[in-house]
Amino acid sequence: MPTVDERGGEKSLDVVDDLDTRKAAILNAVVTEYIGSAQPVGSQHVVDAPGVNVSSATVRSDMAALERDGYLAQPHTSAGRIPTDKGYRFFVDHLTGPSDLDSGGRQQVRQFFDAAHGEIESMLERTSGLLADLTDCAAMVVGPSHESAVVRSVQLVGLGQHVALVVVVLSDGAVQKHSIELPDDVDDIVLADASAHLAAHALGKALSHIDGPVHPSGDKRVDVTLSAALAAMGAMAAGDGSEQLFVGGSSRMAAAFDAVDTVRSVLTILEQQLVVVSLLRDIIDTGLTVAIGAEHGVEPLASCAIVVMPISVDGTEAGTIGLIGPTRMNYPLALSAARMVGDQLGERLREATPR
Amino acid sequence: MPTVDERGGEKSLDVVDDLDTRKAAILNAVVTEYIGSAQPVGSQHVVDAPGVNVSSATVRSDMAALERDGYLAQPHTSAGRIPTDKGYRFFVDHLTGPSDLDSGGRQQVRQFFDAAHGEIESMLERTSGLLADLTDCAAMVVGPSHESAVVRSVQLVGLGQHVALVVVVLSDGAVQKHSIELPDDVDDIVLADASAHLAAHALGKALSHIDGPVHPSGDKRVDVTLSAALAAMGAMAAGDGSEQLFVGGSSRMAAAFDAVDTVRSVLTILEQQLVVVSLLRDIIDTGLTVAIGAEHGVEPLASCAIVVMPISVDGTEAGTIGLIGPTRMNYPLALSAARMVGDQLGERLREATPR
DNA sequence: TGTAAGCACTCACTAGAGTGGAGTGCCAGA
DNA sequence: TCTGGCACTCCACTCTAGTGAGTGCTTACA
Repeated sequence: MPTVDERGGEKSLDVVDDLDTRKAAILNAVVTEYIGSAQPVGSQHVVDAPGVNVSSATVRSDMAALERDGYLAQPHTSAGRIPTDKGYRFFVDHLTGPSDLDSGGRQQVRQFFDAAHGEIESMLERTSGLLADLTDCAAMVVGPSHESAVVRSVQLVGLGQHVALVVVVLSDGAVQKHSIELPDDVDDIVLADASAHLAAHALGKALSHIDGPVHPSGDKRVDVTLSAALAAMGAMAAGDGSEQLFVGGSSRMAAAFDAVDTVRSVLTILEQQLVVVSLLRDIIDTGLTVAIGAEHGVEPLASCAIVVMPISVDGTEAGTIGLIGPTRMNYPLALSAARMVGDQLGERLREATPR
Repeated sequence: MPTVDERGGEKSLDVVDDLDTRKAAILNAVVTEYIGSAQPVGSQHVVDAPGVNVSSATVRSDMAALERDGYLAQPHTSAGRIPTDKGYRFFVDHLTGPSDLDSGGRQQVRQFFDAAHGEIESMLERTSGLLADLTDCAAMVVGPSHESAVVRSVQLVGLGQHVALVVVVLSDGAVQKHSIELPDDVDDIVLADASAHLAAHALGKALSHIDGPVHPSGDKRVDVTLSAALAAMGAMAAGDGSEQLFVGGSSRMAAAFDAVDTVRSVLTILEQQLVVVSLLRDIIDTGLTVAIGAEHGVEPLASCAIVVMPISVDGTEAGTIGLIGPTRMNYPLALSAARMVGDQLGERLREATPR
């Protein structure tokens, strides 16, 4: 029923691949209807769909053919048809042209980004909520990686007798910190001295390229402090080199699947930052925008579809948007929402990123 | 069945309030059994429980009395009994003495904190996962508030032509940042100058106490920068003054309730940081350790119980642990896990906090 | 007075039979 | 190649016992 689908469908009915025009139209109708109702779709429900100007008997025979070819499946004899993963794949690849969000959604996105303020992290966090609202999926937002950022400032801040904090500001505005332990005899003057040496050594370099030994300063206490600080920066490069992940709307998974087990395993996955980030990475690397069912290879998510959308800033990738939902999710909506939010977010990041 | 419960039960059977010893024993048995099975408990299942040395007929008459008094309820005639919120309340207040985690759990906690490393934030995050593992509940960990921390370092770091970052290090090791816009004519020298003025003005003060005007520096560009930075620090005090929240194991809510709606609304609540933090705050302020059912006043959580445990460092409150699950959660386990993890976490925070 | 034993009763749960309807596949004819 | 008709399938629903776990009540006893 959403106009988006029909437009997408009609528009691209002439773009067929393996299927003749009418079969494609029937598949389109079945997928669209099933996405809305979650009920098997019978031949009668399809006859009125655009592009299908034949009787239900003819639709039936086409459906039987579509089932033979693996696009549709039947839960049992005398039930309607349900799209298979292959069916969704064809739908996504050939039947949903690039479409825009409906005007309500567009306005919501615009309002959001007009009102957006504050630091990047909190904006990304709230963006995940926005995406979840728009699509009724769980949304993932991966922040920009700091790989290409260089150190703009390093500072050692004494916190107590034996503890100091290494505070690094990167050129992209990210701040990283790491505490280090200090021997007894290190005072503020030594810290300042070490800070200066550290700055001279690290400024302008990427975190991961700060390796080499520093010139001995002549003061052993400074050298000890320096090496601790360098180790801390190594830890930053290794540990927090991984991107930040923000997950929003995971509550929507509760109603998305009928099996409680599925809900649980999806939520469990969403709790694992590393898994999610590398999952999105993998999907992008295989060149996909949508991973349906088993395509992403993560077994517990076999009944899920995942939409990914890289965020690009001036042509370079600066994060990722992900949406996860049941395979019968509203692909046109999800794709258009991800695209629009991704564009806006990229815009915002470009503005916020110095250079 | 868990030994914890029985110990707790037996131990405190003599501590009765409103109920005679046997009724308390029966209530204890019903709650314990129901927590394990989630099935209504019949009189026959209770006769073998410790402290109940009477026939099922007698148990029945006691159960009827317990129902009259509001401790038990019957889903329907000819079904067993289920504890009411009041029943759980009595169980928690009188029937579960302070108990320890079982040895497996103790070891898990010890191993966790032995291996714990890294910055406080990531430790709190992982602690929420540990708690969820131990208790099979969703776990919330609220980090220390920065209210009493004072500014240990302020620095202005230029990021681009018109953008600078105000980086504040607090005495408790927290780092806060906020970006500010700068007029055209501000260069690194002006920034350094403003940095120095800012430091002189703010060092040693709490973020929320940095209000007054700064002495004019004589350079208008410095003054403009300064006032922008001060505004940013005001924003930090206001915005991030709220504590950090880490939620772990929310996937466990999926299987905790039979109604999908309940699952969804609980997850929705858990996504709202502000709500969760103030909920835990409220419960602590009313002097409770466990809030059962409607006691916390949040309607969507009416079928939940919440365990809270303040984390104290040297006598002052430095965060909160929270556990949320169905009202039929394993209270002795949850309480002992929260207590032990809270103690260990307090210990760790004390070590990590300078002074 | 408190406890135990017996007994009738209640009611969710299950299985099986019957029914309606949505859906199919197939076939003959246009 | 498409259509209308027809027989068939099988889920979903309803209805009907039958079962069993559980109750409350009443009576008997220490």
